[in-house]
Amino acid sequence: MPVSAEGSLDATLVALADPTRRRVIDMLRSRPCRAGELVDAFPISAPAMSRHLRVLRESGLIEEDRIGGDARVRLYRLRPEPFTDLQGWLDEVRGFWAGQLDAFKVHVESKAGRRKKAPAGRKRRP
Amino acid sequence: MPVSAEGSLDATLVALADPTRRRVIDMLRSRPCRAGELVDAFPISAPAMSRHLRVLRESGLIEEDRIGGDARVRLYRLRPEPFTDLQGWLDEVRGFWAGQLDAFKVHVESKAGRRKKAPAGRKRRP
DNA sequence: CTAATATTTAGCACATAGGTTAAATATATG
DNA sequence: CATATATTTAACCTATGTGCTAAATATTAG
Repeated sequence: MPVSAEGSLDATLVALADPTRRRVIDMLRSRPCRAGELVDAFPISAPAMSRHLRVLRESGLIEEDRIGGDARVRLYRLRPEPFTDLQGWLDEVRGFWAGQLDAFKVHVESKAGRRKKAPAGRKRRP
Repeated sequence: MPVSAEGSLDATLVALADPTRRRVIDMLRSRPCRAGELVDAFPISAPAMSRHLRVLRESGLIEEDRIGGDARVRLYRLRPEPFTDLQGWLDEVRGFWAGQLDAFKVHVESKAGRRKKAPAGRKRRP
């Protein structure tokens, strides 16, 4: 069973989970790049980069353009949709803490004044 | 301008790249859960779940609480920080299209007189 | 103390991700 | 046409992630 359904949140996150692929995305942020440019910018072989680009393409994070004078070159650019979808998921998950806020306030208030020691606490209020 | 600062973001995305772990996160969105509850909710063994929880814990996405009457149970809950960090990275990347917008508008305007149908809008990908 | 419960660790199997080199494909150029 | 260039596909290797079962650890209950 293929674990990466196309265009899905899963495919997006799998693609983004690789640091090389994230760096590729960072490069494409400034301008579309040819495959060769990307190969030169990383310490990996052309086939390795080609496969990273394929993963990114199949996840919808980038698209390949062949327009241009030289038909040998592939120009890669970012596509917004998967980022938007991920944003949506993140918003949903983070909405959790909006709901938590009330409960948290009640919790804090109920414990107000009882704090003696703070063992590596990561809560607010320093 | 390095955007893909390694470390925490990497661990976060690796953790989120697994569908089981994302479903765990979805479950923890409603309330903190014991490890056993999570095991019961998934078609995997307790050790398998334990390792997913470890990955999530080490990435900072969840934390383990042992408070409660029974010291055998571990209660897991979400932590906001990694989500916030991911949000930050996403915002940075998505800022790309804000910049693209101007260029796009210029592009559209430059072609404005040449269009016969399809008034302003809808690019490729039908 | 012994048994039961909750969870993790250990050890093993297997699929797959990511790297490499060699070959294939497609196109430009002399 | 022959050769160089740009990129991908093929074949292979190794490391690691995920799943399982069995055992270990910790704690509660009888």
